[in-house]
Amino acid sequence: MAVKERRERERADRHRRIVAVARELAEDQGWDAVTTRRLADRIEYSQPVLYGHFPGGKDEIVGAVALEGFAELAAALRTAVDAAGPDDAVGALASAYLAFAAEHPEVYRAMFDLAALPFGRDDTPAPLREGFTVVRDVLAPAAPGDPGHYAEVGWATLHGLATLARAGRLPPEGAAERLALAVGLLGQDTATVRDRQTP
Amino acid sequence: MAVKERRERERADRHRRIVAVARELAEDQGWDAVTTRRLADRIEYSQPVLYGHFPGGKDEIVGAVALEGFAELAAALRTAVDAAGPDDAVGALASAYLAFAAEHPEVYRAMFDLAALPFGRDDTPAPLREGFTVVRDVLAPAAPGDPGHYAEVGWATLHGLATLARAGRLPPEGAAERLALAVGLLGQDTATVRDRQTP
DNA sequence: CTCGCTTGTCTAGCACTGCTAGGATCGGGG
DNA sequence: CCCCGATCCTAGCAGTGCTAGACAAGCGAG
Repeated sequence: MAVKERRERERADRHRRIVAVARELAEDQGWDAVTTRRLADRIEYSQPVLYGHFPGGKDEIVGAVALEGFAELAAALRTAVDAAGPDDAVGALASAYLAFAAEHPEVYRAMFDLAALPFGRDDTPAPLREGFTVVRDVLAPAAPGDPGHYAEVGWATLHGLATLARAGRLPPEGAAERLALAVGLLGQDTATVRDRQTP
Repeated sequence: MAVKERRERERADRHRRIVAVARELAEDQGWDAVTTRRLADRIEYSQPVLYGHFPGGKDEIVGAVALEGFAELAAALRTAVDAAGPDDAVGALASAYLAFAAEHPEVYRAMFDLAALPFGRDDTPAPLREGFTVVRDVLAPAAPGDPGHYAEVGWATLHGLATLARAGRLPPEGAAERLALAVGLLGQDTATVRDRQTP
């Protein structure tokens, strides 16, 4: 019965559409504008349909957007790092991270402020691990101690810069210098090593 | 007319009471539990009274709690730094910062996630500047570039660690090591300078 | 001392939120 | 062809922030 398959396909489409509409609405009107009624309106179904797809309700929907965001962030970091030489990998990583946060502020907000994603657990989805992995791999050569912990600190620095900037608590004109300073700090050991080798 | 003064005094008392109750409610039930109705209930007045004190409504009330938080944070940082020797000032600062965030998670949330405080403007309240000043003064000796920008990066690192930890995205058992790594990074120039002098 | 008026406060209600129980409707299988 | 199950919608609940208008209390003037 191909009917069942079609139904399944239509259902999956609608599922994606809900997430896409939620994201779109959030990106150009803020998350406050993302209400179940408006969402239902835009997908041209009634509210209860949303709960058929996301039993967890609105929270689960922003969670889905957040998950999407993590996948994109990880991909962005990966390509930025790959495109850069080994010398400025840290710089490429940091600048790609801050660029993502600046360009998708609402998605970033979903990822870190709104969604309660299952982090640090056995069933943690792959996209959630992937971004951290990139950070760890890039920072590992510079790590004075455990690379995992060092990556956490590095991530925290970038996350802090991103959120404080978005909240308007860091003057925009200093962004470049802050980036340079952060890169200098995080990639320092590499520099030290290089300095020791060159003379 | 002592009557007017009494009125004024009672009004000021009630003002403080609103902020105190909001904070108390937030600290032990989370900000979602802080509703104008519940707030009115606890201060034993009706809802409109709240708007007499805070025309901006709920947002202004969480702003008041946030402001209080900034004052306390600045004080905590100051005393921690003063109590420490010049060698571990950075360590004292960082550990006091993270301790404050961990001990008052909801207030911290008000300060950085909920309230829209007037930062970086001419009329920025003193408590909002003070904390940053402490951070800048402590980190200045280690700053490779502009102390202001360096302090922003330092603040961002601490803020990132605090928020990621609160969101459960950093394993609690690594807190000490992360703190050590962060202090090592931020205070590094001091160490370098000292190392150069001692041998 | 009494009257009017300002000041303060409350009741009741609006428009909105997330979420759900119940009934209607549509389409495939027997 | 008819029935039955899946699918979807209408309508409603309890709660939110906020406010207009009624009401009472207390002050100053006459």
